[in-house]
Amino acid sequence: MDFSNYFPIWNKLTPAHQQRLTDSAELLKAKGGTVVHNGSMDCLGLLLIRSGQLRVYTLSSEGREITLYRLFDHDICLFSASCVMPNIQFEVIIEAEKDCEMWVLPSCLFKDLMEESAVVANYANQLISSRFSDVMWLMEQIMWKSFDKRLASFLLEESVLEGSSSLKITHEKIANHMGTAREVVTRMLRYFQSEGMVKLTRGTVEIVDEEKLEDLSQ
Amino acid sequence: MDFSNYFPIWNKLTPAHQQRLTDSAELLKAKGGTVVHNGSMDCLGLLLIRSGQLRVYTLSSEGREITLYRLFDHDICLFSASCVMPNIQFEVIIEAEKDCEMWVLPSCLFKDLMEESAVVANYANQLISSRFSDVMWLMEQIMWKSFDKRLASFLLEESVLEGSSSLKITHEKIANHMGTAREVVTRMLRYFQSEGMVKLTRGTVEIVDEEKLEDLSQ
DNA sequence: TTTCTTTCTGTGATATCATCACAAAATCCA
DNA sequence: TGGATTTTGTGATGATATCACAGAAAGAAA
Repeated sequence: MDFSNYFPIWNKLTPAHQQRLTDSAELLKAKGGTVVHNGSMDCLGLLLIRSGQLRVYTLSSEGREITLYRLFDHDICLFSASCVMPNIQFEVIIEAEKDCEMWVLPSCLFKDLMEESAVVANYANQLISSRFSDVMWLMEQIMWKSFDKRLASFLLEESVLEGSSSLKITHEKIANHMGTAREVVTRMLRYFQSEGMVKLTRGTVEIVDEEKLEDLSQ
Repeated sequence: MDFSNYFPIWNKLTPAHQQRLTDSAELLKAKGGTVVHNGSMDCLGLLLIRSGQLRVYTLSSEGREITLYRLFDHDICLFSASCVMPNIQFEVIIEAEKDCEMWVLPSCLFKDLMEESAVVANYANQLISSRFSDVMWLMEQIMWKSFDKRLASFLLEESVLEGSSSLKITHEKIANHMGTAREVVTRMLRYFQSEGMVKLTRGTVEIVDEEKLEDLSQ
């Protein structure tokens, strides 16, 4: 395994650090739908995604969900090692959205490296900042955009991700991504259908007028 | 000026770094209500608050505001130096909520120190994580708590901050803190008044039944 | 004081989104 | 084929946002 594809800073690490990383990395597989990290209960370590897709979300006390961001091939998941990051005072849940293969770097190793190496610490900084930016983006969407625009954006993004205009997803799942109730999604999708933007069948949303959705999502 | 009160890591810095910090720090004063940092336009540097209070908020394109967090005596403001933090892809506005005196450490110095010192980089990490936690807390409040509870919490927090149960604040300002419209605040405050929790006069909200507000805010 | 101006607050009407309750339709499974 | 499960549909109602406007309070000017 060659981690230079995962860490842009790989070449700036000392050979000793490179060695410790390669020695202690282990491969983890997770089936789609599995929870990989749940709040402070797990503290696996840094996850380097070799294949698959992770979803990071929060949960309300009543069980409502909202997706904070997703991670893909070669992305690095920080919050699976949140126990070694001082001052992170919130909890997230990380689930494999698709079957995943990930390299796991133990939390304590990651912690040691951060303390020993300014390069690693600055890189961790960048990672946190990126996730912070993701959440700020989401927050602004929630605060300032109406639900029809947000839903249109979601469908378009999803179709890019899946590489298809025919999305295999239930209204319930969409609601969980967006932090709202299923009925709200159902109603808005029916409206989209009545406007000729999508076609609905059980378990799928087919985008039939991408352009109109784009216009709406602005 | 002795920065050991501002940086818990001060004693771990090299004498050379300590020297550079003390040499380049400048005092900045800002009147209450002044904008200190506006998106990517300004990039003052790290701000160490000697006295006063800062408010960090975002703005929608229609001019609606929501307070992300506040900073107080001896807190450090990172986002006034966001230009040197790679991967911060959002903009915030920072205003002096009260008359402020702050030490300014130039962005480029801060950047150099982070790159040279793992201790500084890790400390920056902690600062970002704290602000990230603040925003996540806010997000969960917005998503999962009803407006009456949020308003009750706000009033109680405000009264602790001001050290008084008689708050000199307009409905408009409360709305700007909470990311909602003024009318919404007015109506809820009137309801609180009808329930005997507050007493309203122009420009002030007086808390008359703190306990009842506490109960509501849970 | 009186008048004018500005700021702040109050409120109806309507739109948007959330919640609750329930049922019908589609699919799966025995 | 019939029953169980999942998914979707929808009315009624509540909570919050938006729009439009008006009145009340305070401050400024004459």
